[in-house]
Amino acid sequence: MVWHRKPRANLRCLSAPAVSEWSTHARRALTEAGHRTSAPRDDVIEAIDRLSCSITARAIADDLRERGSSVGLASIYRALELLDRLGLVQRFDVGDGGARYEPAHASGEHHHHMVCDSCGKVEPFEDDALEVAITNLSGRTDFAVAAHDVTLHGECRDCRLRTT
Amino acid sequence: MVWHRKPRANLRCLSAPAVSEWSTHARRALTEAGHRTSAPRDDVIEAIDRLSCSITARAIADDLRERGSSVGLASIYRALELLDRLGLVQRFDVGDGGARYEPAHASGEHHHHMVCDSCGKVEPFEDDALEVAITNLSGRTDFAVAAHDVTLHGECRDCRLRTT
DNA sequence: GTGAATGCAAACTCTTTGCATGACT
DNA sequence: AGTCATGCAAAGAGTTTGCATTCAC
Repeated sequence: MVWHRKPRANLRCLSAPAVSEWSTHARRALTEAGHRTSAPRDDVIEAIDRLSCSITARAIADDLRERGSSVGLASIYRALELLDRLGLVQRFDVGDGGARYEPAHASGEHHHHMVCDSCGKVEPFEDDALEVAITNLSGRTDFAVAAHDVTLHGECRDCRLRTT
Repeated sequence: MVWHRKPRANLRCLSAPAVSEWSTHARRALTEAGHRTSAPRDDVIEAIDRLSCSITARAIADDLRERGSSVGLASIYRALELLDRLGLVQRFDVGDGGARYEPAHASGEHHHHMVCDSCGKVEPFEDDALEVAITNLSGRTDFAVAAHDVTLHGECRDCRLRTT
């Protein structure tokens, strides 16, 4: 079947693997918020830490299944919802009809994404000027801005060369 | 039912009604691209022009039904896909599980959105510094950037006052 | 022991598609 | 006349929920 929504790339996001203290941080935050510990949820947390960028619910399920720990999809979604509610993951969309997540690092460090509309590849990028512009403008509005995301759409280098 | 995805606001986006030459422009572009004229598709185009900001497929259907011209959902989606393919609308997501569209004005003028995560309200904003930052960074990458969108998440003024 | 978390399956929303019918050019 | 576009209904993908069971505290 063909989505008119963009194709889904099952590529790992290429960002440098961050400090990776995230999973520890996340588990502690859950406990402090009064949630119980459980193997399935811990597994989800570690999968998120491992995959690290632009993660789909299905990617987590696949990752866990490969490793012999298969957690039900429903539990994955419930874990993601909880983590999102506690600000431990950031949810965003790249326009392919599915939600994407990534660990929200306590440092505040984060990146944004470029999506190739031909092949579906998602690549991270960072830009200080962009962050500054967003911070400034956030200060000037009625909204209490808690998060932001920026998506660039276009054609990646490979697709451009292939097409031309 | 309750989405953990954000609630959907059926609010009109509050942007100033643009030049509104858009529908004319869009129809001409369709013809020039070799597409036939049809009442249903023209109706969709006028609905988009009328609603003008952060439009869902369902909003178009509702708008048309109220006006006595009910176009099948499938045709609405097909029209939106075509318009998107021709660059006549811009598609984006605010994280509630459905795609949003708005007319892409030939002038290149556009705005971005702030989403209230409490009530689902979507408000447009513009910021030149942000556009400049994005233009600069687009020039520095491998990607041929064709479009971009920025979403700010947070709490709107009304919700903030209500909660406090 | 009590309540939270899980897993399965069913339900739901949004979107896409197959196919027969109707409408432009 | 020959396609292109429509509409309906059915199929698909992603996500959420009900409920019985299991597990952590």
